[in-house]
Parts: sequence; structure tokens; C-alpha cells
Amino acid sequence: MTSDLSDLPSQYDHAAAQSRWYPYWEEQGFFHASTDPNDTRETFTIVIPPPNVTGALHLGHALNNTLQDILVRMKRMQGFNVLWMPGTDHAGIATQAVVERRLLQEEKLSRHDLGREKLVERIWQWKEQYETRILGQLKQMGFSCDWSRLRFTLDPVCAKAVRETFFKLFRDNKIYRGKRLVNWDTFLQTAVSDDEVFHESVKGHFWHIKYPVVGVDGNGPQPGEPSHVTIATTRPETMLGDTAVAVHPDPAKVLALRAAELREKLAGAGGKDKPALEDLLESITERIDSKLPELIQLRDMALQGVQLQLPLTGRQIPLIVDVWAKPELGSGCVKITPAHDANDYEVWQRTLTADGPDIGAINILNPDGTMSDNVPDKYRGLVVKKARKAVVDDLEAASLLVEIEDREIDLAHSDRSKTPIEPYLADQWFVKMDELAQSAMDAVSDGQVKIIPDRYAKGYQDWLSEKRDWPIGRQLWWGHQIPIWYAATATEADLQQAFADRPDVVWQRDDEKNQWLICAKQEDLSSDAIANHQLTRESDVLDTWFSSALWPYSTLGWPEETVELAKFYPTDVLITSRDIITLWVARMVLSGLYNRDEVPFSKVYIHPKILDGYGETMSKSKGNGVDPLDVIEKFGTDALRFGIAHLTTETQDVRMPIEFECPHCDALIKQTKKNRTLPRIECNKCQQPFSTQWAENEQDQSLARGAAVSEQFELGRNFCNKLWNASRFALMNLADYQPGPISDLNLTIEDRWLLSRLSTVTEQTTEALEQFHYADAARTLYHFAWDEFCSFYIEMAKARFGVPEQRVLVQRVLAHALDVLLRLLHPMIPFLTEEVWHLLATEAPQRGYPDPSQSAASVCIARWPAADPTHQNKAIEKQFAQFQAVLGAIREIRTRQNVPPKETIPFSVHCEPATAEQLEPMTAYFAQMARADAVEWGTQVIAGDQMASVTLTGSSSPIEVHVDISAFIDLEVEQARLEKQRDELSRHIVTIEKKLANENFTQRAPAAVVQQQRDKLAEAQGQLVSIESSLAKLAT
RNA sequence: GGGCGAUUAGCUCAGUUGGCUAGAGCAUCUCGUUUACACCGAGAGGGUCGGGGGUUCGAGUCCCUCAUCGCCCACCA
Repeated sequence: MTSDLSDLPSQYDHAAAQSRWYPYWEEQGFFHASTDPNDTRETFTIVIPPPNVTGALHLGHALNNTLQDILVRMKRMQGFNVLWMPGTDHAGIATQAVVERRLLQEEKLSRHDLGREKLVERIWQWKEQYETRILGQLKQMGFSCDWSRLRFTLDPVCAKAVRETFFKLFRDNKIYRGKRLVNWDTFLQTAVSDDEVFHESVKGHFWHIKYPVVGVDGNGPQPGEPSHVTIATTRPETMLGDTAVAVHPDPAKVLALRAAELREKLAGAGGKDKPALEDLLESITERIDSKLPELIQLRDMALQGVQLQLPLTGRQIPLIVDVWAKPELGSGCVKITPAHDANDYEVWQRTLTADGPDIGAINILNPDGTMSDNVPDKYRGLVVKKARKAVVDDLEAASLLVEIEDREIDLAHSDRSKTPIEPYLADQWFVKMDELAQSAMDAVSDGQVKIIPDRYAKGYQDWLSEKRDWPIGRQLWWGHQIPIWYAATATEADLQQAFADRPDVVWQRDDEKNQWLICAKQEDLSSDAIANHQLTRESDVLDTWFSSALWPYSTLGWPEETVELAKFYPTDVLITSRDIITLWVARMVLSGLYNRDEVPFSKVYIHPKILDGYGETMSKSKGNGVDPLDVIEKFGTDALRFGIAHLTTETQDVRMPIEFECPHCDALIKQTKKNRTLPRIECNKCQQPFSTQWAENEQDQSLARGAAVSEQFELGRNFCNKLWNASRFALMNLADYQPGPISDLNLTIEDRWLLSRLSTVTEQTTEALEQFHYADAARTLYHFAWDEFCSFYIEMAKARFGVPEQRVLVQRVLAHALDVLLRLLHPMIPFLTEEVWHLLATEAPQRGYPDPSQSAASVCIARWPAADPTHQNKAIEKQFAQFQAVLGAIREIRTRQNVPPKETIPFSVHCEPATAEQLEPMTAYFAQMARADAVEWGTQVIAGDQMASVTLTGSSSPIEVHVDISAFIDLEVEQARLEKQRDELSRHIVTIEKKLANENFTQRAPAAVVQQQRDKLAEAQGQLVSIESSLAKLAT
């Protein structure tokens, strides 16, 4: 079967291939995992780390998913029944925050103006918009997910799993409600977890304030006692919530200990740290002399029950002892604000069990960040900033302000709203982590879950070992609403009566609030579920990670025992980024064990991160993110994917310098820290402005957009194009292809060489991919395809096509090799390989396989190549390497001597007869590939004084290549070249001789290594002799 | 402060259990449009493997230390 292939373009048209084949794959259902009970294939399952619907995907997602797709496509070809489960994550806080921010910006409305229902509606709209965009991006990147099973963490299937899990935990007493200090985001009015907080250094002050001493019974300080204690704070307004001032119970001991520590450190310290340590030590010793008596006095006062006057409030607070106070700092006294500082909260907790008073906690904030009713009237309703100023002014007026220092303060900010965090005491839902965390730790330590690379297991274990209870409530509207109803008025008998026959309802007494907590598995419990008693639903939603933790099986329909669950769970591999090992991976493991008694996956591969040219992680807010679609448009999906695979090494993150591409003149402008957040940039070549992702006003938006791309993807594009043209060449020469197996034919050296290499490469590629060594696989294939298949086999085939008795042979081997190469490359570059696959199917239906069924309808379901060990032939590879070396020598001489490209030059090779015998069959190729005519092979040395010579290494006996360049020779050039070579060689010889002269080496090193050095020496010496004789000849 | 990682050619990176005249791609230079490919071909130049010590017959590779950078965790009245 023939067709006209002359109209194939000489450049690979990635856009055309992409639009042709993705719809084809989807229509054919190649990505659909089968639940047919008669399908006995082994399964292979991966769940996608669901991208947040917050915004569009960037290169980090491209990397994550490309690695999954490569694995998944290989497994599919290996005959597995593959399920790659796709979906998206509702990303509670993040998504609600973007929508709220936009609402405020565009309509000047808060979420309270809109109301819960309307806001959620808006967020759904946002979700639909971005989910569509995200799915489009994933498809553009060629990912072979089973789209028919698409899930969303908030959809009914996932919601059912969430309620089931919550119900189980609640029933098992693993969920409780408690007061905790939380990171309060006053803008979003929700608690955010520690992970959602970032610290930023801001300029602030350090206020030193005096609290008057009231004495034990309001009698004022005793004689000799100070009239005031001094405390210092960076947040003076919190003094309104102070419930104590603490001093250390044993200041002498602490100071002595600290001094001893410093001395020890000083003894071992390097020169650079010394001065600082010395200063520190000095200040401590001085403090022991001057301040210790005072600290001891304060301690004694505290033990006697001395009270202090809390300024501006009319309240009295106790002076207490607690280890939190640091004698070495400031006045040694610290104010205690349990409701607004995590450490102070701990102090309070300790007072509950200690002898002293229960100091209590006073919440001075409203959820919106204004001062609450617990502060004096004049401060009520003020926002923190204004309250701070008022408090400072009033303290100043009362002469209680001792000093104001300027200071850099590390201020906690909410990652979502970018506003400062206020520590805040609130009711929270928690999951008890002790047993759950332990189970997840065990799963990794006993090898049920293998983390790759294994260094990441440490962080996982460390984090879990703290067994900190998991705060799961969020005061948000976007998410899974906690399935808890409160009943304040009902009795236990009422509950019994209402729910006795309901296994899906459980309840607990909440003594503190004098109410019942009712947990129901079903979607809704009507407000009149208990006759004559009102039920109110908990308004909090669950932390997003609560639903993400269930992802590996909630997506398969759990808690229903679906066929999917039976067939595809547990999953095989999880591929993700290191920053969510704890937040997500650990929680999936423990939830899987808890709900299903089984780990959710056996391997976790942690991949590198993509950094920009400055080594910073890519993020939208920094402005250094890159849209994969920009890369695809410029370079093509295959180039993007191959580039990613090529860069994914074991140890390193991927650093990727970014350029803007000028839409007017295609000039590339380096992305800098400065220009990466500009809405418009002026091209430094054509001077015309273009817009960026930051363009907001109409003027900027009307400009043409400059894509952000990276030159790193040129490698992939060039490679694809090379492969395209190699394929095109093959196709154009297969017109009269005659089907049949390769084994029937008399293979030549180059055929056997290629098949040998092909077998090795197949083995190496498979092995590398199985072990997640993506870069190794990509590099192996790149080198084989470009430097061996194209540069040698195809080059040599050109002549062979013209030889009638070789034509059939070359066609079969070429088609076969191309076929195998396409299969091996398909997981990385799916579109190009599919395009060529179909062309090849027309031209060469059988491709050398004995069984024609090998030619599947698509390369994505074709069988993964198996390395044929009978093809591996070291002797042939060595023989071929010799040929390549001689060819290289001739080419080098040609270039060095500036021999005009069209001139043919005579050459001779002086070597052992056995070597000559191996080289001689290649004579025609020297002519074809180097325009060189062989005049002599073997032991005879060719006389002549206008010879350029190269002596080759890497062979057991020297091979001298002499090229007669009498017509062109430049003696000086040749002499310089030989001298340089001679000098290098002499140095090398000296190194080896030294080594061999060392008895320690010859005696202690393994015999094989010593022999290897001897061989090297002999070889080098042989070369030196021949170089010197060439030089001598030149000199005459 | 604790942990993890990195530092190899101008740039981005390889370098398996220590045996190396230290490699690749891009960039640079020279030559070349021979009918697969200029997103190409042939060749060249370019590195005391961050510094210093140590172990070893032998160190880019192992150990210690210092420096710089990055990430994570904790803390900062």
C-alpha cells in the first residue's frame, strides 16, 4: 500500500497533531478503565492530586501530571487495566478568598452583604469557570485520564464519603470540640491552620509598660518592694486582655545554666560567631550581678500572691511564677494574655493544675477584628490598629509608658487574605491524632508505603510523631458543612425516642454548653427531627484536607462497595510534590487505614519542584508562574512533556529561567524580579509595549500579550522535529515495503549493531521509568534516537536503499526500529508518536514482527516493547564503535585542515589484521560519510610526508588513521595539532606511570583495576609513538 | 534554633557500589545548504568539580568543617 507522502511538512506540526489525536483517543475510549468482570488484566491505578479550582494550572502542575501520564501510558501499553482518576479540589479557604476578594474589589461587597447562599452560588460559578479551564489545560497537555469518572471534592459522591468518615470518627470518640487558640483571619473571619500562615518582617515597635504593684491585699507594695513591674510588648492593645504577669520560679538557676551553655558554645565556636557569643555571655553575667536579686524578689512576691493593677482597665491581675518567663530577657517579667497568644495560653493551662490562681482568659476581639465588649467602653469597636494607638496614648498620659523601641517584627499573615493574623480563642472541632498518626507512621516504617526518594520519609515521620490533634473546622461557607446538629432543649429520652431506630445518627452530651451534639450521616436532619425541640446545624465547614484525605477511595464510590472500589483500590502510586507530604499524603494514609484497613497506595513518588531562574518557587502571586499553554503554543505539547521528563532528576529541583516573548518581534526579554509583576513591558528590541498577566486596566489589556516561556523547552522541540524528519525519511523510503520477519534476512554489521542497541535501550528505558528515573529514560532515548538511529543508521541506509539486494532488509529493520522507538517514546511524546504511528501503519503494516497483530489501531494501546536479548551483541557494538572512531578521526582532520567539503581525500589505516578485517567492510561508508577513500587497511604503513594522522584510543591495539592531504596540507596546523595531542598524551602517561609505580596501588587495588591501568598505559604509549613518528615525518 | 537539599563549562543539568585524560543540551567560534531535518550537518574552544582539612593505593563521588543559596519545621513577651 502506498500513498503520497511528499506533502508532509518538513517541520513537525504539533498543533495539527494535537487537535487530531486527542479527540480520537477520547472517542476510542482508550483511557477508559474497564470494570468488566471478564476483564482479567491486572489493574494499575493512580489518582490525580486534584488541582485547586482557585485558578489556572502552571508549570508545576504540568510537571506533576506529565510524570503521571508517562507512567500511566507505559502501564497501559504493558497490558494493565489502567485507571487514572481525574478530578479537582474545592480548596475551601483559597477559593472562597479569591471570590471574596474579587467581590470586594468589583462590587465593594463583603460576604455578609451577600449571605451564605448567594456567596456559595458565586463560588460555584467560579468553580465551573476554572474547572473548565483546568480540564482544558489537562487535555491540551495530552493527559490520559479516565474523564468519564471525573470527580470534584464537593460533589455528592465525595460528600457521602466525608459524612461517613466524620460519622465514624464521631462515633469512635475521635472527634471532639474544644477551645483552642487559633490563627484568626479577621478578613475572612475564619481560623486558618498554621500551614496557611506566612510570616513577614514589618517595622514595628517594642513598648515597655509599667504595671503598678497593688500588693497582697490591696495594701500597696511592702517596703523595699518595687512600686511597678515593667513588661514589654509588640502588641500593646493586648494588655486589655492580660490576666497575669509572670516571672520565672528559679531565675538564678536559669541564668547560671544559660551562662554555662554559652561558655560551652563559645569554646567550640568558629571565629566569626565568637564576638556575638561573647557579648551575650557578658550580658548574662552582668545580669547575674545586677538584676538577679530583683528577679528573686519578684519571684517571692509572686509566691506571696501579690496583685498588680492592670492599667486602663480597673482590673487587678496576679503576679505569678511560670517557666515561660525568661530571666535573661528584658525586665524578666512577661505579660500573660491567654486568649491571644499561644504561649500565654499554655501558661494559663498550667495555672489550672498548679497551686496558684486560675488566671482565666479574656477574649478582647470580635470575629471581625474589632475590640469586644470585654474591654473598657472607650476601646470597644475599635479595630486593632486604632485600639493600639488609643492604648498607647492613654498609657503615655498616665505616665506608664517607659520606653518605645523600634523593632523589626515577624508578623503572621494569612496566606489567603494577606491580612495580619490575630491569635484568637475559639471553639474548634478536632480529630484526635494519637492512634491515627501512629498507624500512618507504622505504614511507612514497616514498608507498606514506600516514599521515593526515601529521604522524604523523615519529614513525614517527624511531623506525625508530634501527634498534634487536627483542627478540622473552618468558619467558611465553601466546603463540606460539618454534619453536626445542636439540640439545647431536648433530653436524652427525647433523642432516644427520635433516633432509636436510626443507625445513622449518634449523639453526645456537650456539658460545657449544656446541649446535645447530634451527628447524622445523611445529608440533612430536618429542624423538627425531634418533636417540639429546635435543632440548629453547625455552621462550620470542614478543612479541605479532610475531604482530600479520602480522595483515593471517595473517588471510587466509597462507602458504597462499588465495582470500581473492588477492582481499583488500593491504588498503586501517588505522585506529588514534597510540600504536601504531611498535609495530604500522611492524612490519606491514616484515613485509608482507618476507613478501609488498607494503605491507599504502596508507593509515593515525590518529584522535584520547578523554580524560576532565581531559584524561587513559581507562584501566581510572585508573578513568575508560567502557563503551560504558552509553552505549548510556542513549542508544542510533546516538547513541553519531553522537556519536563528530561529535567526530572532525582536530586535536584528544576531551575527554569523565564523569558517574555515579545508578541511584535518575537524577541525574548529576560524575566527579572523587577519586571515580573509589571502589567506592561516594553520590548527592548522593537520598543513596543506588550501586556502581561498583571494587565488590569483597559489600556494595558488592549495590548498584545507577551507569553512567558522558557528556552529550556527548545531541547524537546528540536528533538521532536528531528524525530519527525527521521520518520518522514523512513516513510518516504518504505513505498515498496515487503512484510516479513527480520530474522529471515542476512543482517549486516549496521543492522545487527542497531538491533543490539535497540534491545539495550528498551531495557534501560523500561527500567528507568519503573524506578521514576524520568531524566535517565529521556536522555537514553534522546541519545539513541539522535546520535545512533539518525546520525548513523539512517545515514547509512541512504546508500543501502539503492542496492537492490539490501533494500528489503533495510526497510524491514528501519521500520522495525522506528516502530520500537515510537512505542518507547509514546509516553513522553504521545502526539508525535501517534501521528507517525498511523503513517507507518499504512506504509509498513508488519514492521518486522512475526505477528501482524502487533500493529494496533493506536500506539497508545500498542504493546510495550520487550528487549530481545538475542539481539544484544557486545562484539558488534565494539566493531561499530571502531568504525565510528575512525570516521571521526577523518572528519576531524578534514576540518582541521580546512579540506574543501567537496574534495575526496585518500586515507589509510594502520592496525592489527583482525581490526582491519572488521573495518574493511565499512569502506563504502567512509566515502559516503566523510568523503574519504580507503587505500590501505592493515599492517602496512603508508609512506608519505604529507599525511595528517590520528591515533585512536579506546581499542586494545592502536589504530592509526593517516589521511593523505598533500593537496591541502597546512604543515603548521598539522604540527600544532599533533604537538597538542602529544603533550596531552605525555601528561596522561606520566599520571598512569606514577600510579603504577606506587606499590601500594599495585598491591592493594583489585587486580582488574591494576590491569586496566597497565592496558591504558600500553595503549597510550603506543599512541605516543605513532604521534611522534608522524611529527618526525612532518619535520623532514 | 532544628531538619533536608544544593553548590561540577557562560547558562541549565548528568556523573550509578570511590578506579576519569570529568560528560550532555543551550550559548560561543570555524566550516557547510550532499534530495529527512538550518528546530540541520561536520568540527573546535571552554572546568584546579564552592573553600579548607581528613580517610584511602586512589576522592567530583565517603567523613569533618567553613561559606553561599534554597526549602521545611519551630520560636520570636
